[in-house]
Amino acid sequence: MDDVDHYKLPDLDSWAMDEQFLRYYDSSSPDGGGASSATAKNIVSERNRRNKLKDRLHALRAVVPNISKMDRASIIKDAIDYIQLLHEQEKTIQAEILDLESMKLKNPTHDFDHDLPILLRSKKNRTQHILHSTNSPIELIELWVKEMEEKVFVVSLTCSKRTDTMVKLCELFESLKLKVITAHITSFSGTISKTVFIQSDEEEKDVLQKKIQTAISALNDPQSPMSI
Amino acid sequence: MDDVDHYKLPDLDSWAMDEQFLRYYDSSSPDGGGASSATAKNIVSERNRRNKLKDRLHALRAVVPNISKMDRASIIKDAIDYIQLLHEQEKTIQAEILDLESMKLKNPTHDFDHDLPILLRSKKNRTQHILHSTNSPIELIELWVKEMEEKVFVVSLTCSKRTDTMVKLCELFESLKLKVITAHITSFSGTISKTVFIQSDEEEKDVLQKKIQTAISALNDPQSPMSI
DNA sequence: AATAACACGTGACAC
DNA sequence: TGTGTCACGTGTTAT
Repeated sequence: MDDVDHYKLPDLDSWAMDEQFLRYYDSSSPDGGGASSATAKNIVSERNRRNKLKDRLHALRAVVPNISKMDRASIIKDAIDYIQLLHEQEKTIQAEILDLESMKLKNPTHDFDHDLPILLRSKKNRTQHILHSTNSPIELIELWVKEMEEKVFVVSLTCSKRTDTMVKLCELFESLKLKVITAHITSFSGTISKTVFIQSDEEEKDVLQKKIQTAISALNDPQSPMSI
Repeated sequence: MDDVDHYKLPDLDSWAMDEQFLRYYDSSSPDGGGASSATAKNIVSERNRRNKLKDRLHALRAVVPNISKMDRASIIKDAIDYIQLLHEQEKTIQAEILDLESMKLKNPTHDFDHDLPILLRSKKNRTQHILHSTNSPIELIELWVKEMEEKVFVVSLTCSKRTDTMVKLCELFESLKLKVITAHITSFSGTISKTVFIQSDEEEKDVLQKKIQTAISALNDPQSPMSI
């Protein structure tokens, strides 16, 4: 829990001593220097984490207009206000669109919307829609991921073709927040092969592959509600 | 790690305790014991600052939907992505409004007194419209169908990219019961282009095109009953 | 065991 | 002279 508001008695006698002890004398590792590298790893890792967060904050400031103060808290606050403003804008604008659209419906341009396909409406409730897997398990035959350049990967996978397989694959990539640059899908004799160029921040090849893999298996499993 | 359940409301820190624990032996006392209260102030001040930032961050998370990881950096990243998504949405929505507007102007059968201003209008909308239309209206830019041989067609369409556009396109073809042989999808700067070879019994080129066309517009239309 | 994410106290620098 | 903000290294905790 990070909400350690009251932090009962952290034995203050210990920390003052320990700090003095492990301050200097620790290079006595016989082989490889394990103890020092433990903390050394930590400090460089922490430094990376801080830098990442700093970059993110600065990127956040870039997409929010009218930032007044460069202060961390203010940046976040401005972002919050901006998002809420966009939300309101979206609401009114969409109301207007609906208004116009309904007027358009009165026109005799629509002749036959009654023979439209059946399963178009179904799901898609607003805030979070779930990949409901119902049935048709997708059998993953092959999957590999290659990093072409920084943040750009090519993913190739072939799997068994079931009903809605293509839809599910698309949902998969969408749910993983991978930005698809270009994709090629081929279906032949019961199998589907998909090759896709994606753009993904901060991911690493193996992590990405693992993510896709688990996402597919989770897709078959009627248990995991992967929110998009 | 952190839990969503704890829901702390705005600033105004309610804690000013823990000073009692801060009376320790300051080893770095340049001048007697007077400097300790200076650093003690700093400590509690810094603690407050950290908490403010934490609250802001978690307030940011509250206004961004579909946050995957609770990680600080991820929260900011999701916020950035979301803002950019809203930006794109705004663009395409405005384009759509302009489209509808022009379409409306072409129709002389209507009196056009109450729909002149585009953006700043619509203060008159009822406050409570339940139509939380998540929709992502897909704006069809181009569509053509060519019959390659008997029962084999190639369909090419480009449209505006919104959330879930790829998924919806796949659903579209699936719902029309078109057997996809091979498909290629490319996304660039807010538009999606899809070229697909399909196999379809008993259809004819123009009929097929019309079907796809109406299916897309039906896909945008909030006419479909969501209750089922 | 190793790693990742935090909160903490502290020194430094700016008004 | 503080007051506020930041980065740093460290210990702790959860995965």
